[in-house]
Amino acid sequence: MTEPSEASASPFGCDIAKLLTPAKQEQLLRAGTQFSCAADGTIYREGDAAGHLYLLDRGIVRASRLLLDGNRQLVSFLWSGDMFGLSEAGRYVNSLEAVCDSVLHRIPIAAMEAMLREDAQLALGFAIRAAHELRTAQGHILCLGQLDVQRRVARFLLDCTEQPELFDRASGVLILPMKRLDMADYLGATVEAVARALTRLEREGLIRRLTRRDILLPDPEALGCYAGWARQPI
Amino acid sequence: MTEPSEASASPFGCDIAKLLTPAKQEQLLRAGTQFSCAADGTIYREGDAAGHLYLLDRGIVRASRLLLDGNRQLVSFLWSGDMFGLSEAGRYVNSLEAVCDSVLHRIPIAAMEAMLREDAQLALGFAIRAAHELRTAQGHILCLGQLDVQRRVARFLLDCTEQPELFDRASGVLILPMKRLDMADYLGATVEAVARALTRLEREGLIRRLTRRDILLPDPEALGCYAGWARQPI
DNA sequence: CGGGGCCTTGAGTCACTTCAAGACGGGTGG
DNA sequence: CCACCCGTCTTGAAGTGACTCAAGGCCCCG
Repeated sequence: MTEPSEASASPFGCDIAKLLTPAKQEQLLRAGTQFSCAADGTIYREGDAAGHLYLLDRGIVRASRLLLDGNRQLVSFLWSGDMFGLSEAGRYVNSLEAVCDSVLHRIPIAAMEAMLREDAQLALGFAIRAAHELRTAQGHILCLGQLDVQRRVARFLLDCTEQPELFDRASGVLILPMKRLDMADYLGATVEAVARALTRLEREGLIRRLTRRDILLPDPEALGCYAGWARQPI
Repeated sequence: MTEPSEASASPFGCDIAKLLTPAKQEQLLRAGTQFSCAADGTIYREGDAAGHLYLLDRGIVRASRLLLDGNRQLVSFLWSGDMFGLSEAGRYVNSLEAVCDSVLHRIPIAAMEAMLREDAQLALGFAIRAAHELRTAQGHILCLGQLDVQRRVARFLLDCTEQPELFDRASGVLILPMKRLDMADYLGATVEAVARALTRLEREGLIRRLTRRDILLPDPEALGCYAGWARQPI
């Protein structure tokens, strides 16, 4: 995590997610209203008329698309500081639900537009944020397209370690805030396959389940190596 | 394809890919230099120092990432008018190669930055483009996570029909410009699985292979219904 | 014509899914 | 405080779709 101040100097090349300056964040927050959402509460549904952009102040949110037969794909998890409200032709493209009790800000799209149109800095921040989301989505594509379920789970655990509120680097303990079904739908697998993957990872000594939600990663390095993932290519 | 003029009024909600105004496009082109790339030629590699942004004037380009074991995932195809050059910490995150002979523009990132910093309209256009890419990537995620190979191939054919230079709506003939291996790596499958999927789609009357690359879609509607985001036929 | 990619097909194997049952664990009410 | 209960998670067994390996066919190009 580097300083946002000059990170934004490099469009489509920032290291970080949260890069609007504090002043811009302040400006956004003033333009909107705060509200909270209980676990499993719906923020909006795929197909609803899009009226707001959202900032997640605290909590975790899942973005999903439903299939005709009721199958669901989670396209992303959103963490504190993330922004969402992606729409097309005036309708939201994903359904958004809280994974746990969460606090959010909602900004009317019209107000947002006005600010973006006259503020290059803000608009650039948006572009960089979107580019960051895009990189994440591409990582997800790589995961779904090339890895077996056991490796997908390994990668997912590592992704979760990026969230400071979930992972204690000192102890190596990761708290999984979501149900197995959410993990499964995110990873394009079944809950059974996820459970079996965790069992095998544990048998191979790469993780240890303290409780169902608390997982010890004795050696994240080894786990990353197992997942066959080079964050920085050679 | 609607007019770009007011489509950009709706950030994160545009219908279209190509939305910088002609004036902006002109400005970008003047800032860069044109070059061409032969089929299967490399434009840049994952991990290279990122120095330029690219505009694809004519042709088709594939963006891919490699795993440690040498497996490849195509994260997207880029068509005429698309922009690319996604980087992180000063390094490109994907490898870009031409699928067929292509003509491109290359703009130094420094020049691009300068323009973005002082031009809200341009920066907003960037944000919207990135949001469009993001929606596409999420569709890809849905495809990889939930559909069997036969349906993935069906969806892919339909995606290709969006490109006017590939699909003749009147005759229903689609020209596939890429090899089976590219399709397979894009769809997270093997060439064999793709070949079998095409064979089954043909047996079911949803497509007809005129040659290996030219495919007749007698009823795109029916194909869409088949691929419609459902794992099991309804 | 002949060679070499590229594509398709076949047979066997394996990973994941499906279906079914049991184990855990947090929350509630007695 | 305990017992129960229900949602969640894990495990087992059987079925299946996709992968691997191997061979053959197509077609462009020399």
